[in-house]
Amino acid sequence: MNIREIARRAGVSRSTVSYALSGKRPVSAATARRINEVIAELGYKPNASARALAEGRTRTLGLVIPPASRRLTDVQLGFVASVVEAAATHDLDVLLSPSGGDHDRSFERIVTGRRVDGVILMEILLEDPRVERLERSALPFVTIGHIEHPGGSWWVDVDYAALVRRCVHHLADLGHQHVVLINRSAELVAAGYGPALRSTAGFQEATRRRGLCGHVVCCADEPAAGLACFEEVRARRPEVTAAVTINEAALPGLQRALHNAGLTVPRDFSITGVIANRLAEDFHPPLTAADVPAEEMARLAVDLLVERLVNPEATPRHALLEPVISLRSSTGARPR
Amino acid sequence: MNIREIARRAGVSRSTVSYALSGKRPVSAATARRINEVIAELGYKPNASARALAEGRTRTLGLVIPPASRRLTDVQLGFVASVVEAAATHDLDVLLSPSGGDHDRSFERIVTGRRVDGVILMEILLEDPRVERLERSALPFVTIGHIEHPGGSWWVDVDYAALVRRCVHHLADLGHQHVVLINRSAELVAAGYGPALRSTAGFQEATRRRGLCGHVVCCADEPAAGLACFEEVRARRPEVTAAVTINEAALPGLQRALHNAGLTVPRDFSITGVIANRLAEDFHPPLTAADVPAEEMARLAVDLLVERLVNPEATPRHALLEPVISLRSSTGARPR
DNA sequence: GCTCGTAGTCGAACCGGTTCGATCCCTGCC
DNA sequence: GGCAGGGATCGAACCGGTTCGACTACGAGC
Repeated sequence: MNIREIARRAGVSRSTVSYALSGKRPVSAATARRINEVIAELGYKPNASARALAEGRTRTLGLVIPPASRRLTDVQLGFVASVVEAAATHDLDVLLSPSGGDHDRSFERIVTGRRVDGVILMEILLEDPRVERLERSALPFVTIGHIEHPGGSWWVDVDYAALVRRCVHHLADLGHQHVVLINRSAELVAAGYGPALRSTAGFQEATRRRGLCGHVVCCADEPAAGLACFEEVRARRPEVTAAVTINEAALPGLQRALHNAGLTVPRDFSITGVIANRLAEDFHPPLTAADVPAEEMARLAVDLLVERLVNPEATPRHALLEPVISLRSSTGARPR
Repeated sequence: MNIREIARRAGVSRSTVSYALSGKRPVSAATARRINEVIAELGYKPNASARALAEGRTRTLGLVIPPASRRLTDVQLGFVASVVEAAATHDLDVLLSPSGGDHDRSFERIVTGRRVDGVILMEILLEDPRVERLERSALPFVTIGHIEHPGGSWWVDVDYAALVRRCVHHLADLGHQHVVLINRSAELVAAGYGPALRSTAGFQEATRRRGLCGHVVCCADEPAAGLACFEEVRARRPEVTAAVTINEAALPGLQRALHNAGLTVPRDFSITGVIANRLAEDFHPPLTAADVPAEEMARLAVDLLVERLVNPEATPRHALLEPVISLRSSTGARPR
């Protein structure tokens, strides 16, 4: 059931069938009808590999994800699902590739084997070897997150520095003087993970500006770490009255730690940060926080990539999202 | 940089290069060395589309996921990551396809367009049109979860009925007489979602057998629903002293509801069920529960599929996992 | 009535691999 | 010394599409 068979049954040449399908050259109405009948009858679909070979494009995007061993967070997985959905609206398929660890074979296969027309890279570091690898290849790509000096590259990101600054100002306005930033894990910071570093920078700048006493702690991406981390902060800096966090995975632990310490939010302690809406609303009480708009970022990334595919000469573009902070009920005036 | 270029530079024919790469026919040591030098120098990788066309296989698996709009749960997303990892160990790539909703184009494209060698289907229903569709096509596939009458098909699943039965027996042994099953959402039950239905069956059988008074409630897959659901159960059946649940997403809400009601677990109320280890351990106190071994299931599914690809005549196989219940500290004797 | 343009179609080349059959040469054996 | 057998290599066909150039037929324009 290939194009030759369709052509034979419709009594035309293969090229005519091809043109009837693509519309790239006119075909008489009668011929087109006959061809379509045969196609419908046999349930024919062009072979994707053959078409990719001939056209020089695969109609497929690559999505490079962190390895599952480094457990994916909710938000990261949200990206995956949203990228797939966004790609589907352009009739593009998505090929997944874990990278890092010992999965570089998969990454290489996708990049060098011309299996995809373009790549979306998530969870990138300030200096990322995969970005350099992609730049050397001719493959168009868009990153979710941006490298340190993203001159002439395509990316979308959330402005973590600005959002954390804003959280600090919010706390300062409420009278808090001793605040803590509960960051992502120390390994991520050491590896040069952008959001972690930029959050720190934004936090330090804002606390300095407002004359606050700010303290930064790293916290592994899991509830137990959140609990331990908070307890340590309380023990060593009992004067702290508010926390800013970008560590979603640690939230359940923070919740428990607050409860164990007998602290009522926001009466005794305020908490805010950059947290996906769903999680912020699940907190008790709901968190005043800036959303991580994973769905929008994924859609934007796909749109940028498609634009780059359609027009290879387009000048690099990017989007730095700065979602608003939703005022819920986890922040209040400094307790006295 | 195609095989012709490699052949030219190495001074041999294209077929010789191909044989040197695949090893399907002997090549002299000297020739092989020359070819490998050229390949290394140019960083050549065979074009995946061309190879797929010639070989008649794509070295790619399709993974059909539920649409993102129906928000993916933690466990589901764990499957995705684990399937990708397992496939990578076989040097296979994974093509993602959302299905259901208006994404059937993507599903069709993958099935009919010969884009993949085999398919893994997750979140299947007792009667699933996608299973029938795949059976009509010649494409090998394995399902995670099984249909009502899986005669001669390939699948892996967790034996929800047996696990829920075991949970009920455990509670009965502890003296509980009024227990409730907190199931997945009513829509899933209505759609014929296997785990939800089989859990109900197992629950009813075990409660009858042990002479318990059992009650089943549906609960949407989100924390807020868990809270509301528990409060309703307490209001209408205050005699209930223990719950079995397979609804992971509702757990945070259950936790809050227990807290609000002033109930201490397990002194005042026992809770158990089928819950991924990570979530069970995050609960307070840690849940006595059976794990959903997503990673193992994903690996098994990929292994089965690979076996089916290698040997198309193999007789259908399946795996019904029955993980042990880990005794943690959320169940205790019936309060008096 | 002749030329020109264009709609409609076809055949052939091409994309970049794999694989089959044939050829050539060398070695070993009777 | 002749022949069988096998290692090494090559050319050609093939996988299933797309696309280019050319050809035909027909209608419009002068």
